[in-house]
Amino acid sequence: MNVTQEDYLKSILNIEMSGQQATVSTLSNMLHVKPSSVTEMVKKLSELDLLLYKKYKGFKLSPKGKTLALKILRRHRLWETFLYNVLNYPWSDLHGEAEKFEHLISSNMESRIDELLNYPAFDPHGHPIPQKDGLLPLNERVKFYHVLSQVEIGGQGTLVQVSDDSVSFLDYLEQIDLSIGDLITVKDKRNFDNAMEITFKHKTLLLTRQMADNIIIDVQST
Amino acid sequence: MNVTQEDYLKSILNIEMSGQQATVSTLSNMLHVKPSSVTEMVKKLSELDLLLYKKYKGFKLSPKGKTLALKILRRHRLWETFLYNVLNYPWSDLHGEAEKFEHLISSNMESRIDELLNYPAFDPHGHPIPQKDGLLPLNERVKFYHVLSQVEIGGQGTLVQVSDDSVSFLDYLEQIDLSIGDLITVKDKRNFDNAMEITFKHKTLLLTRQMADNIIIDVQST
DNA sequence: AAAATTTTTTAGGGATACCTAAAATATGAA
DNA sequence: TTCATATTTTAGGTATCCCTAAAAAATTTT
Repeated sequence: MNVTQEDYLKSILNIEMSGQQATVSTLSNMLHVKPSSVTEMVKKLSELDLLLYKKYKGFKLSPKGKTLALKILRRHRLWETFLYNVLNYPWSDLHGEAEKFEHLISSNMESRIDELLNYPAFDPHGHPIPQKDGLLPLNERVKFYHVLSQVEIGGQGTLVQVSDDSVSFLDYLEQIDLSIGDLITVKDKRNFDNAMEITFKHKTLLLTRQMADNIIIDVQST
Repeated sequence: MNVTQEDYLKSILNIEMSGQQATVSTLSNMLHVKPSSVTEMVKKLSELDLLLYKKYKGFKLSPKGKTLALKILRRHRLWETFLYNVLNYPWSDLHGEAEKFEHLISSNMESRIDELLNYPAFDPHGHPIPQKDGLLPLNERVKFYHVLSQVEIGGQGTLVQVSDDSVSFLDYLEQIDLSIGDLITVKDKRNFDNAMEITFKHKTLLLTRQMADNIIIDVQST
């Protein structure tokens, strides 16, 4: 296993967790690599028994591959939590630093960090951290979770999750002091550009559709 | 700069700090690499202005190379200190883990760790940690430091430093509970194999010459 | 100065990851 | 079902890095 291969596994897990079927073209777009390069790597990973692959018929993570991908995701999210809680990193820097380190963390180190952080279930963005057995902790309130862009005018809830990979987005949120746990109210929606107006902490804010798509709130949690 | 190149710089710094002149053959032995590979890399590093090099005449770190090598050494020792103080790693695992991470630590992370550890001057093995300006902190008692193998019968002092790269050696010291700060007394020396007998914490121990060469004590510190 | 040693050059290799272009295959619309 | 389109695979090539073995050159020792 090297860094590139681990990145492929992570991306495939990512696609599968969103309920989609991973294809050569989705990976090609996601990793900014030509389709033929993807095919080549998919073959290699299936030879390593990390993917189940039938020519022309598609591929998916094997049990072994899924276990490994979840382990990498676990290390990524544990490391983000460590950077945030212990080293006081800002939100926007977490993802990039974790991308580098997730590949280097040994099982031993993983356990020690887990212990230091007191076995966290969620990372600083509100994403669940896969546990040692590979299971994702489920918040019992998950049934009240809504993507902010889908919430109607007047709806409100507490911020529980933000997507972690756009640096400028996270920078912006941190700058305006919007954090996990804040109460958000949808004040207005505009057909133009699908923008929406929200309030939180007595502040009013206009969010683009893109932003609202990457924010999850827990409704009726007041 | 990649990992291999950084390892070359570190080794050269290592040799120079011990007062020797780095040569192709010393590096070749140290890195378990053929002399021609060393020459190739030395040429590359000198093109990067990290080494001053004249064919057949030898080479040494340039100011720029020395700064970089000290930065890597700083990160290595800071990371060891972090693993020991924060993650409770045993002595013997520190070096190996630090070898991996020293290449990934950014300036930002370096500062944060430095702060977390409260700006340490020495690592868990007692080695000085190069400071941000590249200077090595000097213990004012350094004039009382002696390599244990050179100490005469009856001499005693506190343990201040152990070499950090033999896993089994460190494992052994930890197992018998010999730690930095312990008072050591030389009880006997044997011509045979240059072994020496010491006592500490009411225990008696026979050390090989190799071991005693890698232990530094501060004499008359009682 | 000849011999021994060390360093450098030459020539070529393996691994990895990526690319392009062309061929093969699958899919979906008419 | 056939044809056009889109996707996937094959084939062969590039670049980077670091490696080795053997020959050549320089330096040091005797």
